[in-house]
Amino acid sequence: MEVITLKDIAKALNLSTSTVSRALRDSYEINEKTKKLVAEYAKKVNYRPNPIALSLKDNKSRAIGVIVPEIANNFFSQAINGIEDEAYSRGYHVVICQSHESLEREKENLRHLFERRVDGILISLSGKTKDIKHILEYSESNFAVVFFDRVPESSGFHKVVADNFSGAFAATEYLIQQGKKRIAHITSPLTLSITKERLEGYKKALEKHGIVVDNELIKYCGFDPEEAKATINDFINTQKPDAFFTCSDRLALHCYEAFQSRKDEMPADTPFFGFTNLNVSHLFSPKLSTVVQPAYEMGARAAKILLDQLESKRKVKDFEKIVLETYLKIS
Amino acid sequence: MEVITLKDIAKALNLSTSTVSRALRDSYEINEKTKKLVAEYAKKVNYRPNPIALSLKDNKSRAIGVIVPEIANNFFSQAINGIEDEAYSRGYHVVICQSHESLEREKENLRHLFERRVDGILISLSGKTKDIKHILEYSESNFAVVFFDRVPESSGFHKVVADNFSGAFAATEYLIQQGKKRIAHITSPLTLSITKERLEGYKKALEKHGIVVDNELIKYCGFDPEEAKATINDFINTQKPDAFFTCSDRLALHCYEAFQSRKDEMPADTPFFGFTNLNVSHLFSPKLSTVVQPAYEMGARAAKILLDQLESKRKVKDFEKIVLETYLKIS
DNA sequence: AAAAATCCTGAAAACGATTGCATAAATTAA
DNA sequence: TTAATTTATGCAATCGTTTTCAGGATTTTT
Repeated sequence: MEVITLKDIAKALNLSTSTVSRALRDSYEINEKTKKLVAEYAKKVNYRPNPIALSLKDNKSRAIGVIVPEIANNFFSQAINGIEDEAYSRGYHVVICQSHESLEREKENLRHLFERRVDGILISLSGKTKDIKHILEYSESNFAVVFFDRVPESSGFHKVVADNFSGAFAATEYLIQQGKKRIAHITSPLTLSITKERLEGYKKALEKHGIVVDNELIKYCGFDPEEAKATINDFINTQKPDAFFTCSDRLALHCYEAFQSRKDEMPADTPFFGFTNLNVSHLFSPKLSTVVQPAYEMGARAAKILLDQLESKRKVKDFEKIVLETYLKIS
Repeated sequence: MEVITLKDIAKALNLSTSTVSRALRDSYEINEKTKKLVAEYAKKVNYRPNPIALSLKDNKSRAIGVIVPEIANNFFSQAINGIEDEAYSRGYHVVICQSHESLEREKENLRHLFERRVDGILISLSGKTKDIKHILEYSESNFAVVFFDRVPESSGFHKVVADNFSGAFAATEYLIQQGKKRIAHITSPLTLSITKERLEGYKKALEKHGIVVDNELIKYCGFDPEEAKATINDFINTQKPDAFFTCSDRLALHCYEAFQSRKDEMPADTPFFGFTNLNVSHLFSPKLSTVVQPAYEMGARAAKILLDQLESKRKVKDFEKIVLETYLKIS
């Protein structure tokens, strides 16, 4: 694959590079005959502008960056598909980075993307990210950032999230309608916004149906499998809930696994609900029902907002927060 | 985040950009005092060389590209983790692209990566890729390419694959040892190298145990869920095998799903084996046992070969084919 | 026929970094 | 004292592209 530059074309046609450049961009200054000549030759030799030279010149790249905790997660890989479809259809490329739930990696990703002059980024925060100072450094100097899924509390950013409250509410209500009264709620650390919203949904559903919220049935749990296992075991040993509702995509599998390993000690109809996009949950036994987030759409919407912002002339001052509906997948 | 260039440093210290550049690269030509001065100032203002300018100058990027059919697949996301760890530890970045099993997308990915001057690529071919003409175009002009998992027949490339024969052999033998005699083999199209190798493992295991190969028990199947369903149904309706062995990561789930939906019509102890890195297979019921490929290691090894090649002076002439062991995950 | 307007085209600078070459200043040798 | 050598630094070209400015050639207006 030979690389052709403007200079090569100029030399071959006995023109200057400036003329060739202008001809290819269909400048009014160039003679029609010259334009045609250049266009045909460029096509023949399969000329493609060097994107690196353009990036250097324009200080942008027609590429956007994505930072997610991990790609080995259906939710995020579906979101990435949404992002890619939106971006590609508008002529942008997508650079994917994984933070692996590490703040350090997240910072490195950010720096890398910024240095590589991506035009903006989409980010779902790592589990270890407590504040967004490292992001503000960039966003303050006019670097476009859109958050999705795991978003910061701070205002002043575009955000795309799922309706966590309603999702949790619907799942809890479903369990109540199945006749369950002691529904265990296992969720992520309270520092995350998603945790609070989901917890609120859970509580409101109980209240609506006249069930007193029992704080013993609510446990916060980190992303470590052992911790999840201990949490579930503790529930089974002491509180004996009649249903489980795990409110974190990462947690769902760990908890479910511990739950399954002790299924013989529980009534066969003990339902287990997760808040996850795991796409094989219906194949599990006992059943794993889930609250599903519109991951693809979240990615696509977030990308759309970012690209709209990039392509708009004026600086955005009113930030959007898009809230997308979840739905239940009952297995 | 303010962007500092060599020029800024030069201006601030009243030096020329060349002196600053040389001082930062610790050139012997520069006075120690000047070096220290420059180093300290650069550190203070957090100077970082513009990678785009370097790419333009050097025609390389210290980044490698990865093309996989899709990232929403445990095998590939694990492989990518291996690739990233190897690459990052050696100071390279990784650009991930998905072909979505489309030859067109694969070509676009290739062109994009090449234009962006990645120093080389790692690729697992799309399901629609029948030949590698599009790849030869690039590799022939000295663009480093290493294949992994789905590799072409052609020699003249570095390749990293799993020992498909042994994996299939071991799985088949295991089923035989469980007393199964009519083992259905559902596999991908015969055009893929993995198909042939796995089929061979299946046959040899039967032969070793004195079981005649019954061609009625072997079916080739594409990646369409409906096709998988039809294949399984057909087996259950007519051949009534006493075990299933699906030999393609993509196929496993589709086939298993069809199998599960009819489990009541089959003996409860009908085993189902897949050739997949699905990491939740042990949670399924009926059991889904699998042949697992060392995905992380495949990625890491492939990346190592690519980077070694990039960093070696001389052109490689003897191409390696690394074959990694698989293992059985019995559920 | 001279002046003005129009039409094309090219030279050069810019983006940020590296590097071969030139050179001024300081030191040493003759 | 002059020439040769060393030391430390700067100039300018390069990578590929876009774009401002300038100017030559042609045509139109007076």
